[in-house]
Amino acid sequence: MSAQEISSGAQKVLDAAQELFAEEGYASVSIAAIADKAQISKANIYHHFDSKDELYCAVLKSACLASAEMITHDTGHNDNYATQLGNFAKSHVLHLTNNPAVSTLVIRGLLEESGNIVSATNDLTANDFDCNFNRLVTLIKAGQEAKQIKPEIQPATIATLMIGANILFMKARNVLDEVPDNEYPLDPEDFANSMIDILLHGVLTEQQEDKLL
Amino acid sequence: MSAQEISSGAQKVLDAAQELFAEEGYASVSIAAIADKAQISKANIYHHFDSKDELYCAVLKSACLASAEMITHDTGHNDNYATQLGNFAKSHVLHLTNNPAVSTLVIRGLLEESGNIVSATNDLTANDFDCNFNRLVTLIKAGQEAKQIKPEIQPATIATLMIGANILFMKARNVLDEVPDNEYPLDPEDFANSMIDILLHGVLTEQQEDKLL
DNA sequence: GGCGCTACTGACCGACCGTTCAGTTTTATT
DNA sequence: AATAAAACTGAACGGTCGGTCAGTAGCGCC
Repeated sequence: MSAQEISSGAQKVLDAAQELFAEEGYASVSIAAIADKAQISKANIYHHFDSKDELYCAVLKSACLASAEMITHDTGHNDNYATQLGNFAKSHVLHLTNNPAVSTLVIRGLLEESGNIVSATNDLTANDFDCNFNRLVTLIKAGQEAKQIKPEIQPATIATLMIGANILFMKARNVLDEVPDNEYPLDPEDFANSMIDILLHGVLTEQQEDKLL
Repeated sequence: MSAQEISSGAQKVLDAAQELFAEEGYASVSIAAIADKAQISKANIYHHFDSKDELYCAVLKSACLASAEMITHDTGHNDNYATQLGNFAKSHVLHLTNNPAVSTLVIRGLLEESGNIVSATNDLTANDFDCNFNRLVTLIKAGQEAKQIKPEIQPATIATLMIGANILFMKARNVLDEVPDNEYPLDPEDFANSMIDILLHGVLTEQQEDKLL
C-alpha cells in the first residue's frame, strides 16, 4: 500500500486550491490567489504541480476519492429495502451537506458541459458519480427482485429522483428557505426522511388512490 | 408597452454572449471571444454595454425572462391534481431540454455560491427560480386542500424532488446513458411520466405496503 | 567540510485580460 | 446637401494571467 506520497507543502497547496476552486470555479481562481492562501510563493506551486490544469485535476481527484468514501458506508444488512433506501438517502444527503467543498467540485464537474476547459476532469467526476449512482441502482434492483419495489419502474429514474433532490436540497437551501409562509425542512435528516417517505408511498391520499382504480 | 429596445447590434452581442456564457461560464469567456462570435469589434461591445459584468447581467436577465415564460404555461383547468402535476413536470422538463443555454445559465446562477463574482446576478436567478418553485408549491397546496395530496407532506419537499430530478435528468443525460445494462429513459416526456408516477404512487409494491400496516 | 537533493523564492516573461479613446462610417432628420 | 446622433473600428492602455528560471536555504549522508 502506498501511503500518502504528498509532502506537507503540496498538501497545503491542495487544501488552499480545493477551497478556492470550490468557491469560485476553475477560471476565476489564479495561481497567485492559491499561493497567497497557502502562504507560499507562486513559483513553489510549480515545484509541486506541473500546471494549473494538473493542480485542478489533483484537487478533483482527491475530492472524488473523498466522495467515493460515501460508497463504503453500509446501508445496513437488512432485507427491508425501504430501510436501506432510507439509509442511503440519509447517508448521501449528510455527505453532501457535511462536505460542501468536495461535493461542489464533483457536482460542478458533473453538471458542466463536457469538453471542459480542463481535460480529463469529466471522466473523473462522471466516474465518481457513476459509482454512487450505480450503487443506488443496484440496491433498487435488488429491491425489485425481492418484490418489494415495483418491477415496472426504471431503477435509474428512482435514483435520479433521490440524488437530484438531495443535490438541489444541498445547493439551494439558502435560496429555498425564503419560500413563503411554509417552512422548508432545513435539517438534512428531516429532509431525507420526508423525501424517502414520498418515494416509497407516493403523495396521493388513499381516497384519491382508490378513485383511480 | 415598451417594445424591444435592443438594437440589432446589441442583440447579436447578447446572442453570442448567451451561448458562450452558457457553455463556459463567466470567467472563462473573454470579451474578445464574444466579439469574434458576434462578428463585430471588441470596442463595439462597450458601445452597447458598460462592462462585462453588465453584459452578463443582461444575458442572465433575458435568460430569466425566457425561463419565466414557462410559468405562463397552463397546467390545465382540471380538478385532478395528479394530472396537473404531471403537466407541470412535463412542461418543466421540456423547457429545460429545449432551452439548454437558458436553463444552464439560470441553474448555474442558482447553484453557484452566493456572493458571486458578478453582483446582482444571484437575485436574478433566485427570483426566477422562486417563481417557478413557488408556483409548483402553490399547486401542491391546492391539491392538499382538495384532499388529493397527503396533508402531512411539506409541499416544498415534493417540489424539490420534482425540480431536482428534472435538473439532474437534463444535465446528466450524457453521463447517465452509460448506466450499465439498463437503458435510461432518454426521452424527456417518458422520464416526466415515469417520475410523476413514482411521486404520486410511490415505488413500493402493494404487498410490501400492506406488510407495513 | 563537501555533496546532492528537495523545498522554496523573487524577479521576470510574453500573452491576454477588460477597458478606453480618437476617429471613421452609417443612418436618420431637416 | 448639411447636420447630428448612433454604430462601429483599430490601436493602444495598464494590469493580471499562467508559467519560467536562476539562485538560495535546509537537510541527510559520506
